[in-house]
Amino acid sequence: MDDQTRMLTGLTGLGGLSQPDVGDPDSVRKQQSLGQPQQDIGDILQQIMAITDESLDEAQARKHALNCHRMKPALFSVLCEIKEKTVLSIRGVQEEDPPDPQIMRLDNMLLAEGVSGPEKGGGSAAAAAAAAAAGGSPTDSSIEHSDYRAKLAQIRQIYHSELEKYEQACSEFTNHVMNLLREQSRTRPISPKEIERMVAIIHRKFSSIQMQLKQSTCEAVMILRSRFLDARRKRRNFNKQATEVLNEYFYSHLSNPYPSEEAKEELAKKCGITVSQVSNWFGNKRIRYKKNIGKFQEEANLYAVKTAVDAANVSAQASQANSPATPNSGIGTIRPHLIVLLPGFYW
DNA sequence: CCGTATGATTTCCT
DNA sequence: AGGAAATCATACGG
Repeated sequence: MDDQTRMLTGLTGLGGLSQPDVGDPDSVRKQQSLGQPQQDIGDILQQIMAITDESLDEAQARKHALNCHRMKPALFSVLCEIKEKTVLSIRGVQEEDPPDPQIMRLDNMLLAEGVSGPEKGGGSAAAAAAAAAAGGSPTDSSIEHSDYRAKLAQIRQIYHSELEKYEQACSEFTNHVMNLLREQSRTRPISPKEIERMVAIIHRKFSSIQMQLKQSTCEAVMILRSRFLDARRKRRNFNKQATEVLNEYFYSHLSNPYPSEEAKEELAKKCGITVSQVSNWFGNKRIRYKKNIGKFQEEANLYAVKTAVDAANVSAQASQANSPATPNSGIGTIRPHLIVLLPGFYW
């Protein structure tokens, strides 16, 4: 501030201005450079300095007088210029920083996860990508899948409403400060550039809030995602009916338990599971059966009976279309010696 | 709580 | 790419 006061006091010795067009800052500068006396400015400054020593009423009156003074705009423009050259220019250098890399990172992630960006499409695409990354087929539409999407939509909604609130608050505050500064610029020298800078400062402060919002949204998505992936990894036993269908196929194709793609699809549909789950099941079953045939003997016999009974029922129904027999009613009638013992495996 | 069953994943092979 | 084998991680029953 020392420089500024020195510059200001330096002005006092320049003498008064007689030209009427003092509203133009350029003319002021011209006159200064020409070394013309500017007594008026000196007077005004004296008066300003003296204001603090005066009573409130006097000060108010003088302030008003100063406000109306024909020299005021010129003086303010000079003061603003000085301010620009001193304090503000020092700060101004590091102000023009590029967009925060962390915010950019968060933005990219939110976009990739489908939280920000276009509406529905992004979300489902991200979910599909997550599913694909987890090894599932993208065509699988499981319950977890829709669950994930629903949760993501929820996060999305919260994020957008919060962001909207934030933007509203930010612009409200900015407007408020801008109005305040504009108001104040009548009584103290404030350049438009300074207001601009203040707005930038406010925005920077608000962007840290925005970052917090984005960060916590990202965290929420990550948690949801890990839970989603965990859910896929978490094992849920297939229901009885599904294992029954799979076992039936396995033991009735024991000589070649390798269902074709079509057969897998059919089984998947019947069991309410995915094709890859069918593949997993057959992979597991084959290896475990082969490892310990003895352990599966009982099960094998059971399903051999089952298929035999079913076959019998089918043929019975075919020959007697109006037979009242239920599919399982024949089990008790099967004689033990009819149980087909297992064929060996050749695979 | 422990042992076994079982669905999923990983690694290697063809 | 699809399968075998090993392994992981959880479910489930006693």
